[in-house]
Amino acid sequence: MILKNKGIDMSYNTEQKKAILEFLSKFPNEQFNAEQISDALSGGVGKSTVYRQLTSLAKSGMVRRFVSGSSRCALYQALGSSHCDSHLHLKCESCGKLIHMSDSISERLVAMIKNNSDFTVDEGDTVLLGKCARCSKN
Amino acid sequence: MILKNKGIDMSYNTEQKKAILEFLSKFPNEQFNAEQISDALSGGVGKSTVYRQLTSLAKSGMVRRFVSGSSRCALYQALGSSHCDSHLHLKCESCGKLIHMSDSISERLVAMIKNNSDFTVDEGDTVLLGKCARCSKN
DNA sequence: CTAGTTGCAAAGAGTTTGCATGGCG
DNA sequence: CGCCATGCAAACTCTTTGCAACTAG
Repeated sequence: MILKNKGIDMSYNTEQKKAILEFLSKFPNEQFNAEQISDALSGGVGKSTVYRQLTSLAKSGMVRRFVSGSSRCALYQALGSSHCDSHLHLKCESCGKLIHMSDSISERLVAMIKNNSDFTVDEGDTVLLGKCARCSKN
Repeated sequence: MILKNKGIDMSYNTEQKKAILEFLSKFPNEQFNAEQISDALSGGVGKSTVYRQLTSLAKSGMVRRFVSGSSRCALYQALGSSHCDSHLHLKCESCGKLIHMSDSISERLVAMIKNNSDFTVDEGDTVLLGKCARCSKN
């Protein structure tokens, strides 16, 4: 996959690419590994294609790649068209749900860390782990 | 490796285990993969042993395991004897340095997130990514 | 002694790559 | 049409496991 211009997706719009993106978008709060995606697609999209598309989609920011701690495999989740670089994310370790924090609170947290530790948090990369409200009750 | 009591390390104190821990402790701000550790130890400790010890050391909290984004391999870093469950960590994506936040500021950040998003951050697992003061200047 | 530990080699899981074929623009 | 994408299988990388020999307590 080659991007001829910085940040602009110049790739072909193949059936497989559309199928992968459509599938992930149907479950915006869940994540899947490459095999699950490959199997879920009717007709079945080859695993190598899934891996290649996922890599390029992650690069262009349409999909987020998680390298979960225990499992050895990467998980992918659709990010929609939102500007996820401007806020932090919370991920529930129980149910896997990804929560988008509001821009304003993220900003305050990042500023606080900057002041106290002289460290610039990357809002696009960072994912805070813990338990969501629902899972905390159980 | 079996821990007979919760959190108490009942394992043998073998030469290999001591060597691995000693090596990692010599570089408290750097991380290494299993192969690097195996090679670095004089005489050479078998890779399976390194993996097994690293797993158990991570479980008992003496070492932290990082699953870096790009590389496929896990990285390990000594944590000293500190109580790293009570504060968040910052990791510089440029130089790899791991910074321990103070307990008090961590507490405030966690409380803020709890209030705003009803999400309970796990301080032991979460690592915020970004750039340290030194790397920001470059 | 006896159970945990080691090291080798082989097995495994997940991901990447080479190459001929197929499809988008 | 030309170039990129696809799919298969083979190659790769990192990690785990089986097993016999070894060692800490």
